[in-house]
Amino acid sequence: MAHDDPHIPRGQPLTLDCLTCRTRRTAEWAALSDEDLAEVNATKTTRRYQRGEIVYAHGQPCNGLYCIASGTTAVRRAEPALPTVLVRLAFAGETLGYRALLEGTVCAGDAKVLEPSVICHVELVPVQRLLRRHRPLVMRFQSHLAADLDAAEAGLAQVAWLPVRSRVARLIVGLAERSTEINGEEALEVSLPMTRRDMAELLCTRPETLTRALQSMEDDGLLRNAGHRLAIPSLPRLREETVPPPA
Amino acid sequence: MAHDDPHIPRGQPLTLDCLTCRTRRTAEWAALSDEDLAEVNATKTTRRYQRGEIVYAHGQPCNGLYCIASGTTAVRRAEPALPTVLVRLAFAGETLGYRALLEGTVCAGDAKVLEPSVICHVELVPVQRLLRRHRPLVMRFQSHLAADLDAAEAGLAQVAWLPVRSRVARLIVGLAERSTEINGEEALEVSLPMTRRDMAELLCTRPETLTRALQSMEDDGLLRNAGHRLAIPSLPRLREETVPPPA
DNA sequence: CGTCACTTTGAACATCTTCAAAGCACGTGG
DNA sequence: CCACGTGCTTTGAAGATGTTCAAAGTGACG
Repeated sequence: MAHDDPHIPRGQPLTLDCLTCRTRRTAEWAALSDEDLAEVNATKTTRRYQRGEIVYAHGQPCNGLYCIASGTTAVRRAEPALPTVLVRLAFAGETLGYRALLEGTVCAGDAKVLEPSVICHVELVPVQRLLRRHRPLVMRFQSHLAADLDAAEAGLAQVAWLPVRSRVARLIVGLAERSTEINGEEALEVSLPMTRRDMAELLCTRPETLTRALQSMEDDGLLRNAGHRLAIPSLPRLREETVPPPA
Repeated sequence: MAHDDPHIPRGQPLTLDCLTCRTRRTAEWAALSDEDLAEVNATKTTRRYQRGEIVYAHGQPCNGLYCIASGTTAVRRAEPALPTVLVRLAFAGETLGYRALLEGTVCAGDAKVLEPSVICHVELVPVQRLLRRHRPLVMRFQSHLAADLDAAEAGLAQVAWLPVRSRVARLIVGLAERSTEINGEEALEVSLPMTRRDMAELLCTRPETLTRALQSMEDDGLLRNAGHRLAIPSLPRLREETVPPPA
C-alpha cells in the first residue's frame, strides 16, 4: 500500500448537504440553526480521500476546518527534534484543524486519512464570521478542546501506570465500545483501520512489542484473528486486562 | 514533612488587590478592563496555602476558580482504576480549575500546593456572569485549554520517543527557562519544588529510575548538587541531552 | 507472478522496574 | 538540646519488560 506516496490521485469532488448529514447532530455544527448551517453548506467543498492522503500538514497555515463525513483519520503531533507521534484518531462527525483556527497558529502536526473517507472543507473566513456572532458554536469548539485535553491526559496516565498489554486492551475496548452497540456477553468484532506502526505510536511503544502483546492475548483466548479485524470472544474478560496487573 | 496530613492548619486569609497583582498582565484576567476586574476583586477571597494543602480534589463539584498569586502547584489527573498522575505544574499567574468550570463537570483530578503559596478564589457565579458578557475572557480560557492540550501532547511525544534521561533534561531545561532570564553560557540554578516521586510521575517513570538518571547526568558533569536545588554548569550542553540519543 | 510494504518471529541487548535496605533530613517530644 | 521517628532519597541486585536489528512470512496490487 502506497502509504507515503505523494502521487496518489486526488479523489473527485462530490456534493453533500450539511442539513441532512449523518453527523448533523453530533458535530460542532449541531450548535447552528438551519439558516446558519446553510451558510456553511453553501461555502464548503467536499471530496473523497483515499487511504494515506494528507488532510493538513505540519507547519501549514490554517486554511479552514475539515469535517469528517465518513471515515477515520490519524491525528499526529510534531514536536521539535522528534518524530511525529500519533496522538488520536478522529472519526466521522469530528472536526479537524480547529485548534489552529481558534488560536491562529499553524498546524501542530499532520492529519492523514486511514481509510477511504469523505471530508468537507469549510473556508477560514465563513467560520470566523460564524464564530464571531455565534456563542454556542464557540462553546462547542471549546468542549472539543476540553475533550481532546481529557483524552491526552488519560493517555499520559495510562502510559505512566500500565504495561503495553493493558494499554492494548484499553484501545481495543474503546474501539469496540465506539463501533457497535454492545450486547452484554456476545462476541463482537472490531476493525483496526491502521497499521501496527500507527497503533504502536498511539500506545507509546514499538510495532514488534505490540505484535507480541496481541499474540499473548490471543494465546490467552482474549482475542482471535489478529489482523486488521479482530474478534473479541468476551468483552468483560478483555476489560479485566485494562487495569494494572495484580502482582 | 506532613505530606498527606489532612490536619494541617489552614493559612490565614489575607488581602490582595487584583488591580495591582504581579500577574495582572499574564493571567486570564488580563482580558478584563479595570472595572470588570474590580468586580472580581470585590468577590474574591485570598489565602495562604502551605506545602501539601489541597486546592481542589478529584470528583469535587466546581466551586469557582483558583488563581495562583505566588507559588507552584501540582495538577494531577485521575483515571478510573489507576493511581492519579501528575500531569503538569501550575505557576504564579495561572488559573486552576477552569476546565471543570467551562465544561460544567466535576474536577478531573487534584491540585496540591508544592510550596508555600498565595492563591485567590473567585466564586462560581461572578465568573459565569463575566464569561457570559465578556468574549475576550472566554477566548483567554480557550487559549489556556489549547496550551494545556499542547503540553499534554508534547508530553506524549516525549514519552513515546525519548528515554528517561532525555525527558529529565527537557524538564530541567524547561524549568530553567521559566525561572530565570537566561544569560548565554552562564551557570545557573533551578529549584525543584517537588518530591522525586512527583517528578517521576511527571516524566512517566519511577523515583528510583529518576534518581539514577540524575546521578548519571551528574557523573557526566551536566548537573551539580542534585537535591531540590540543582546547578547547571552549561545549559547548551544540557540541551544536547534533550534530543534522542545518537545510537 | 513479482514487488513492495507491512507484519511477524527470533535472539541479543538495553532500559526500566521492583523489592529491600540503608542513608538523610527534618520536625516532634522528651 | 538531643534522641527518635517518619518520610524522602539513594543504592544495590535481580528480574521483568520493552527495544533493536535482522530476517523470514504475508498479503495487496499492479
